Amino acid sequence: MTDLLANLNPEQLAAVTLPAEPALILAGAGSGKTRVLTTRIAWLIQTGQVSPAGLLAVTFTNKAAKEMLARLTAMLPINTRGMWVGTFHGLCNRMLRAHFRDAGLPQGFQILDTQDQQSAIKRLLKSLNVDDEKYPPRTVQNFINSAKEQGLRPDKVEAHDPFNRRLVELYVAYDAQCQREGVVDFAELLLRCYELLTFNAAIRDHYQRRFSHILVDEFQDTNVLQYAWLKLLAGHGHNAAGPQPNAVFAVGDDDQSIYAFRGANVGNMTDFEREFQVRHMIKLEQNYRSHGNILDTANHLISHNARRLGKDLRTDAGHGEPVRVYQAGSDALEAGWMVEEIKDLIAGGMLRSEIALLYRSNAQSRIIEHALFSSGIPYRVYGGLRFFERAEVKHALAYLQLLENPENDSAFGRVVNFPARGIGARSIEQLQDAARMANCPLFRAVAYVPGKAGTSLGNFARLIEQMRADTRHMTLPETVEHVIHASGLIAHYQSEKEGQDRIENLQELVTAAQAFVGEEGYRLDAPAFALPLRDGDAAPALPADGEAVIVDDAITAEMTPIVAFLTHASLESGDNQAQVGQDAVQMMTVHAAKGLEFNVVFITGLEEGLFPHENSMLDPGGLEEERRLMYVAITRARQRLYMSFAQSRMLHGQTRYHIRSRFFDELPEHTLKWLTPQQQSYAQQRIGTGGSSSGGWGRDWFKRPDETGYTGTKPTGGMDTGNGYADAKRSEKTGFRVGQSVFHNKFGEGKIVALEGEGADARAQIKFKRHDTKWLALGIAKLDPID
DNA sequence: TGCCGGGTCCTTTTT
DNA sequence: GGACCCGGCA
Repeated sequence: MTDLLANLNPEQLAAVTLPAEPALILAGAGSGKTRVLTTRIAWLIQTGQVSPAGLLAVTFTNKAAKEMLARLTAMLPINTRGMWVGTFHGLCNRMLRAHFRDAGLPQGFQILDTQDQQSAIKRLLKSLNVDDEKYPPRTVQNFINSAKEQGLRPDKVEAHDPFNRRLVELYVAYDAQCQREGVVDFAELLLRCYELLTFNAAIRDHYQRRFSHILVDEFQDTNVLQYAWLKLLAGHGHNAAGPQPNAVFAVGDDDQSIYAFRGANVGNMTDFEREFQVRHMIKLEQNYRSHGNILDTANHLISHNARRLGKDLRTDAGHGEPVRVYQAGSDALEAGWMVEEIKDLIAGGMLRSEIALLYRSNAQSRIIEHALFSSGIPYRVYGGLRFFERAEVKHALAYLQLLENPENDSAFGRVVNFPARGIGARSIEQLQDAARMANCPLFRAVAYVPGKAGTSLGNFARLIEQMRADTRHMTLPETVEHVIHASGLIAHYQSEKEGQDRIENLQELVTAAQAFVGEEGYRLDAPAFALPLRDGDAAPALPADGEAVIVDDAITAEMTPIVAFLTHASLESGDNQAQVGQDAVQMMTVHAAKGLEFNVVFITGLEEGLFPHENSMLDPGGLEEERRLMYVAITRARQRLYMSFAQSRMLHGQTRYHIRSRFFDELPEHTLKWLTPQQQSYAQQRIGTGGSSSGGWGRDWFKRPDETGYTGTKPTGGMDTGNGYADAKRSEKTGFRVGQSVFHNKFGEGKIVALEGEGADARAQIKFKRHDTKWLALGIAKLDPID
C-alpha cells in the first residue's frame, strides 16, 4: 500500500485517501488528475473498502476509460474485465442491455450515431411532408437532443408558440419511429437508462446498493441529465436505497469547461457541492507540466473570468523561456513562419511528435498543412472522419444491421440500392406506400410491391435472406468478410477508380472484427447466464460483490456477436487516421487538444472574430468559454509556447482583416516576448495585404493598443461584446435577446446579432441563414422566437 | 439511373 | 475555398 501512495504530493494524498463521502476535487491542468483518480480506485480496493465490482467510474471518452483501466492494471493485480469503468454512454448501454425488457427495448437494439440520427430525421420529415426550409433536419435534431439532454420527454417540453409546438410533435414522431425500428440514439441511451432507474425501484435499489463508490472524471463537462443519472445511482435524495448516499468522488476543473455549447453545465459543480453537502473539497494546484512563464500566462488570462471557483496553478519548474508572440501579415506568412520555427526545433533535436499546432477551427488547418507539406515536414491532423464513420464502412455495417434486425429501415434505406441494383426513387416510394398501408417495416413490405419494382426489391430481400442463412454458423470476422463480398461492395469499389482506399477500409473492418472477437473473448458457444432482474424473477437475483464478471458475461451472451460488434462500432467510432506511429507534427483544434500535452505548442490564428470566435459572442457566457478554451490551449505546453496571429486571412473564400485577439491584452507583459516589431515590415505589408480591402473591424489593426487607445473590448460593427448579460436585460424591453433564433415569414430562420432602441423604435439586426444580415424594426416585422 | 453543375453553408465535438 | 446537397438533364 505504501507503494501506491508513494510520491503523491500532500493534496493528492489527501484526495486519494478521503473517507467514503461526497468529495469534489478541483484538479488544475497538469496536476495529476488521472493519477489521483486511478490511485483512489486502487487504494479503495487494496484497503478492502470496496470490491472491484462495487465501484463505478465514469468518463467522457473511451480513451480516458481505457487509460484509467490500463493504469489500474499496472497498480493492482486484478482483472479489470467486468468492472464498471466506462463512458456515460457505454455504462448506460450496459444497463440497458441487461434490462432491455424493463427498459422497453428489443433485445438487439442498435445504436444510432449522429449521422444515422440525422438521416433518420430526414426520412421522418419526408414521410410527414414537413417543410424542411422551416424545419431543417439539423434544427430538429438539435431540438430533440437538447431536450433529451435535459431529461425532457416531449410532454415535458415547454412550447409556447406554433413553431416549437410543431418541433415537439416531430420529437414525438421521431421517438415513435425509433421505437418501431428498434434503434436508440446517443441521448436516448442516457435518458432511457435514467428512466429505467427512476421507474423501476428494484433495479434502482440493486445498483444503488451495489455501487458504494462512484467516481466521475471531467465533472465540469457533465450535462443536466448525466448529473441526474449520477444522483440516482448515488441514492441521493428521496430515491435513496439506504440512509447514506453512496460516495461520489467528482474530479473536474471549471476553468477547463469548454463544452457548454453542447449542453455541459459547469453549474453541476456548485450544485453538487450544495446538494451533496460536500465537506471535502480539495484543490490540486501543483502543476507538473509547464514552466513558470507558461503557467503565469495561463493564470493571468483566466483570472479575467468572473465566474470561477478559483484556483491558481504553481510549479517548481522555474520560469523557463518566455512565451513567444508573432504577428504575421497574412495566414500564409504565419504558416511559413511556423514551418521555419519547426525546422529549427527539429534541427535542434525536438521530436516532431512533441510539437503541436493548435487552432480554433478546423478550417484553419488547410493552409498550415499546405505549408508543412511543401517543406516536407511529416504531420498528422486529428479530427475529421473516423474509421467507423466512413461511408463504405457504414454501408457494410448497415448490411450487418439488416441481418440482425430487418426492421431497421435506416439500414434498409442505406443499402437497398447500394451497390446500385436498379432500385430507384420510384421503387422506394412504392415500397414506402406499401409499408405505410400494411403498417410494417420496409423489409417486410417488399412482398406487397407488384411488378418490376417488386421483382428487383424481391431480389434484394432474397440477397439479405441468403446472407443471413450463409452466415448463420460463421464467426464474426467470417461474417463480415462474407458480407462485404456477397453484398457486392467489394466488386463495386473495384470498378471505381478511386475505390482502392475504400476496399482497404473494408478489409480493415474484417481485421477490426477479428481484433474485437479476440479482445472481448466472444464465443458463439458462450453459456447463457441468467440475468438478474429479468421479467418474472420473483426475487431479484442480486449478484453479490465480486460477481460482476458474471453479469458482464451474461450481457455478452445475450448479445449476438454482430450486435456486440455494431454496438462497439457506434460507441467507439475508431481512430481517425492510419498513420499512427510515425514521428509527425501534431495538428488539431484546441478542443481536441484537451487532456494532451506537448513540449512545444503553437497557438495560431489569435485574432478577433476567430479566437475568440465571433459566434461565441451570441451566447451569454460565450466569451468566458472562449477564454477557458485559450486557457486550455496555453496549458498544453511544457517548455515552449508560441502564439501567433495574422492581419489578413482567407476565410470563407474572402480575405478578411482582423485585429489581434483581445486575449493578448489579458496576458502579463513580463512573460511575453514579441518576435515581431509592432509595425509590420514593408515586405510583409505588400504580401500580406495585397489586393482586397473589404471587411474587417476597422483601421487600427496594425497598431498596438497602447498606441491607439484601443481597449480590446469593442471592435466596430454589430458584434456585441462583454459578458452577454447586458443583453439579457434588454430583452425585457423588446422581448428579444441577442443570440436568439427567430423565424421570419419572408427571410426564414435567423439569429439576432444586435438589438437597439426601445419601444416603437426598437430594431434588431438579424443574421439570416438564407439572406443577408438585416436590420428589422421590431414594431413592424413579425418575428417568431424559435428557441 | 447516374452524373454534373449550381447554390448554400461554414465553430468547437464525444458518445 | 471547399464540401455537400439537390435538381435537372442525358
